[in-house]
Amino acid sequence: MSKILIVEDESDIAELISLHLSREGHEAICIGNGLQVMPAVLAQQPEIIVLDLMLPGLDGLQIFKRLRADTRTAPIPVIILTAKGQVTDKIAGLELGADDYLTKPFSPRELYLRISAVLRRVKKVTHVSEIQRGRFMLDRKNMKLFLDGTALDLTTIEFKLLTTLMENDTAVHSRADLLRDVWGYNSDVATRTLDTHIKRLREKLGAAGEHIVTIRGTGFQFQTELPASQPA
Amino acid sequence: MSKILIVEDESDIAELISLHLSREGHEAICIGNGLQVMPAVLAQQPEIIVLDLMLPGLDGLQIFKRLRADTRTAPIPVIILTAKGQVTDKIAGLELGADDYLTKPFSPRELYLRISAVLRRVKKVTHVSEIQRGRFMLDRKNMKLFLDGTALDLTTIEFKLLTTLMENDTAVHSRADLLRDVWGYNSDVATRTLDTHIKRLREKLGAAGEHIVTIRGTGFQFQTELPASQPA
DNA sequence: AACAAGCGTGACGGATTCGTCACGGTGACA
DNA sequence: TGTCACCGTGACGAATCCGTCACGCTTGTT
Repeated sequence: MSKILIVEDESDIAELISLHLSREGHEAICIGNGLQVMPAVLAQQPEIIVLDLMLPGLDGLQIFKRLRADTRTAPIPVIILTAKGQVTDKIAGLELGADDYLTKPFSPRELYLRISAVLRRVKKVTHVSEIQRGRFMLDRKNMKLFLDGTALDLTTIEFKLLTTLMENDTAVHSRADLLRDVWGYNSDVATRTLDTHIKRLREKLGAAGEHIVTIRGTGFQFQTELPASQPA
Repeated sequence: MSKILIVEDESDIAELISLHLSREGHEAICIGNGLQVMPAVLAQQPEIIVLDLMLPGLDGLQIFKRLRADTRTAPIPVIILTAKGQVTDKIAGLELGADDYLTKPFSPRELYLRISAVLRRVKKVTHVSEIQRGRFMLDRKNMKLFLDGTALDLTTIEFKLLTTLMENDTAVHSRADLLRDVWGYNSDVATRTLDTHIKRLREKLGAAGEHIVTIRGTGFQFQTELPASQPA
């Protein structure tokens, strides 16, 4: 369904990934030479890039910076691959804005899931500055929430959390997904922190807090329409 | 250039406004009856609504709430008119998300300026989640700024301030405009506060802080390209 | 009914953020 | 050159925000 560019010099890994992705319905393009990345990206216009940092010759980090520096390639989401234990300090300096990253060894399944998550996130969000869901209307531009027409002030995290939940109102968001989407992949906040923010959100929403539903054992979900609850 | 709906029962005022606006190249449509507002809006699809709160019969505030409650009309910016000294408590409860408001008496010129400001703000922003200006790339979605490809964390106010400045890089933003755009029309922060935030922004930007230029006696401006400064 | 795992909640400290003020510097203009 | 309005800056206190923890409740399972 989506065109994915894989930059990876170890051909067996590249093939494994490619195979797995095409089996899931994606179109995978592999290149092993770092120097070909920019031309390939411009020519192929992939929807997402999987970039191994450990490349012979050109440093993967340099490639990444170049991708971000060019207006044409900057918006393309990138998932970064690194060998385990490799250059943690580099990664630390990698606030650069990768959309996710994965340490080797990893299962192709895991990579596929990450790719799906990133694609879902990016596709839904781009070019929509307002989200309307029943009584809720999110105004990204002003970071405000309108509930039944009245404005509510949310903090940065609360807003991001609610936005993430509302973007896919049908979907159930796992705790891990929410932590990654709201706090970023490299953060390490406690799972209880998420609960606290969910609670604060519900508080601010008042009775409408019921639209945020707990899916026990999994995570949370935003429901536009409440099931008619029978009064006690 | 833009279609503007004016809801005002005093016909002389409505005419005055209408005349002035059409002279500036806008198309003004006047209605005096509150009940006609919703149908008129749906039929005419104005780009902006000027709404007098003091209407016979239906309360202007109710109209406003209805406009915001309906998905089709909620995104349309509204400028609210009130008589001086009128119902300050109502206005206080009016966090509702009007885009600006004006107390009578006001000059048509003033209204025109406000309308222009709102239109400029809204038009530029809608449907653009990323702004690229030279070395700067603003990522609204994640509230991040990329300078030469490296991410910088900004606070909410800093981000909004920079966004406002960057949206119109050619324009000079007056202090009043910035205060209104960033803090909202009903806030009353000191003008020195703006300076402080400008300073903090420049600090975070480092040498690139020079892109924020002071226009003495007026305000500030974002310049994508720096004039080649001759070394001392 | 008993248990364990998952979740909600209140409280707390630390960190960040924000607005304001006083003061000093700087440019414009006579 | 002197004056004045305007702007930059550092410091400070207050408010907010955020992450964590301990504890208790709920839910589902045996």
